[in-house]
Amino acid sequence: MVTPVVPRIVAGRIAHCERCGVRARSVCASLPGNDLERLASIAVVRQCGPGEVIMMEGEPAAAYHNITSGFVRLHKSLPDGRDQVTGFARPGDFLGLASEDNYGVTATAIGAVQLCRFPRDRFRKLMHALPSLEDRLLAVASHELVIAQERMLLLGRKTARERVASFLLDLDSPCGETGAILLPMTRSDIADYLGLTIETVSRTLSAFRREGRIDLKVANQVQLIDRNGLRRIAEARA
Amino acid sequence: MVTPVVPRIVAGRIAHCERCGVRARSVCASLPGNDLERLASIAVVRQCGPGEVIMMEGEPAAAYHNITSGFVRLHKSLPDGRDQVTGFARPGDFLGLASEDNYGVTATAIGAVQLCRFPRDRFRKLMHALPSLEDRLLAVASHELVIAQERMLLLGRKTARERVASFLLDLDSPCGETGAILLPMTRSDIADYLGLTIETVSRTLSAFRREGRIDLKVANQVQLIDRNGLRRIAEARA
DNA sequence: CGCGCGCCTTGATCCGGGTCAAAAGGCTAG
DNA sequence: CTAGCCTTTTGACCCGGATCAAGGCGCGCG
Repeated sequence: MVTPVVPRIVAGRIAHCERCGVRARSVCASLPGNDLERLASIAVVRQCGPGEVIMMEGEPAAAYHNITSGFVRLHKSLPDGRDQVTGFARPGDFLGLASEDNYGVTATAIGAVQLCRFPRDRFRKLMHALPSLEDRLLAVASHELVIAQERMLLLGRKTARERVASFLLDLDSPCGETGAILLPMTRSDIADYLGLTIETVSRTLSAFRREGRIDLKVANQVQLIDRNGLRRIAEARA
Repeated sequence: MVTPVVPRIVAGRIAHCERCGVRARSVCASLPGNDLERLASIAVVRQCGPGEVIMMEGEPAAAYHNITSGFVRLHKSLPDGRDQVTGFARPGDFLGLASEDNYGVTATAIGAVQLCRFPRDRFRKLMHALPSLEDRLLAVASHELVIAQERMLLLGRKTARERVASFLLDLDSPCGETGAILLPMTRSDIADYLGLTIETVSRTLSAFRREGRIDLKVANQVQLIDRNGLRRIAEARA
C-alpha cells in the first residue's frame, strides 16, 4: 500500500493542503516553499481503502503522515471491544504527534484516504534541520493539547445533550459551507467519539430536531437552525 | 507574588528538577548545563499559597512555568460549577504547553508551591535559540498527548471501578517509595479527575479495601496489595 | 422490481453512578 | 479535653443513559 513516487508529485500533494486555508492542525500550512520541497523529498504517497488501519496503537512509531484526502478516525480500544474515538482527522491534518516510541492511538481510514508518509528517522532529521517545521509541529501539538483538554471536560462532565450540541458546533465552525454539515462518520463513530451509545446519539439528534434546533434531511447531513440555543446547551448556560 | 532573583539561585532551582530523575514531563531534565543556565537567566521565582491560581483558563498566556516544589491541579470548569481536572503536576513538570494565545486550563496550587516563571516572549526567543530546548518541549508535548488520549478512553468508556483502579496504578508507577502511596489531593480532586463524584470514589476505594486489594491507613495514604487484580480491573480484562 | 443487508430510529426496561442525607473521623483553637 | 468545622464514609433513593428488542429506511444487487 506504500508507493514511492517522485518528489515533485508529492510536493504538489502537500502544497494542496494549503488550499483549504491555514488550518490549526496542519503542519504544512504556512511553511516556506523550500521547506515544503524538502519535506516532499522524503515523502511517499500511501493509499488506504475504507476501514484500513493506517497506524496501530502500541506498534513502533515508524512514520508520520499527512492526510491529502479523505477522513481518518483516531481511536483507542479496551480488550472487551469498548472503543473511544479520540479524534477525527481531515485533509491537511498531521498524524503521529501523539506517539512516543510507539503509536498512542490507532488511525483507521473512513472511506478512501490518501496520505503522505514520512519515515520517522528521516522526518526527525529534517525537523532538526528546518526550524520552521519544528516550530509548526510544536504549535500543532499545543493546539491538540488544548483540544484534548476540552474533550476531557466533555467526556468527564457533560450530559448527552451537551455533548451532542458541542459536537455539532465543533463541526460547524471549521469549514462552513452550504449551511448543512456533512457527517462523514457513522453514528457509531460519533457515539464512540462522545462516549455515548448510538441509540443515545440518535435519540438526542431527534430531540434537537423536534425542538426545532436542527434539521436532519438525511442521516449524515445536518442543518443547524438554532445555533444560539445549541451554544447555550453545549456550554451548560441553561 | 513574582519575585525577581539573581540567575544563579534560579539555576539551582531548575537544576534541582533533575534530581528527581529524568521525568517524561520535565523539560529541564536532560538539558545541557549551559542551556539550563540560559533558561535560568530569564526566570523569576514565584511562590504560591494553597488554592492560589497560577494561571487562569482563557487569560492571555503570558508565561510558562516550571514547578520547583509542591503539587498543582490543572482543570477546566463549566459555568454551573462542574469541574474537570485534566491533570496533576509535580515538581519538575512544565506548565503552559497546552496553550495557544490564551491558557487552555486553569492551574491551582495544592498546598504551597514554588515555581520558575518564564515570560512568554523571552522563553520563545530562547527556545528558537536552543534546539535542545525546543526538542525537549516537543517531546513533552507528545508525551502529554499520549497521556491525554489515555484519559479520554478512561473518561469516555471506563466504569467507576476501572477508573479508580487505573488512578491508583498511575500513581504507583512514577515514583515508588515506601510502598504506600501518598495522595496530595482531596477526594474532590480525585473525583473531578476521574469524572466521578466524591461519594463514588470513596465507595469504590472502600470496596477495594473490602476485597483485600488495597489498604487505607489514613484517607490520603493508600497501600496497594493486589496490584495484579487492580491491573486486571483497570484494563477491563475481567 | 423486489429482496436482503446495513445503518438508523424508536420503544421498553434496567442499572451504575448521581443525589440527598446523615454519621464518623480528624484537626485546630481555645 | 472539648467544641466546631471540614473531609470522608456510609446509606437510601432516583434518574440519565445503557441495554435489549423491534421496526423503518436507503441502497446495491440479482
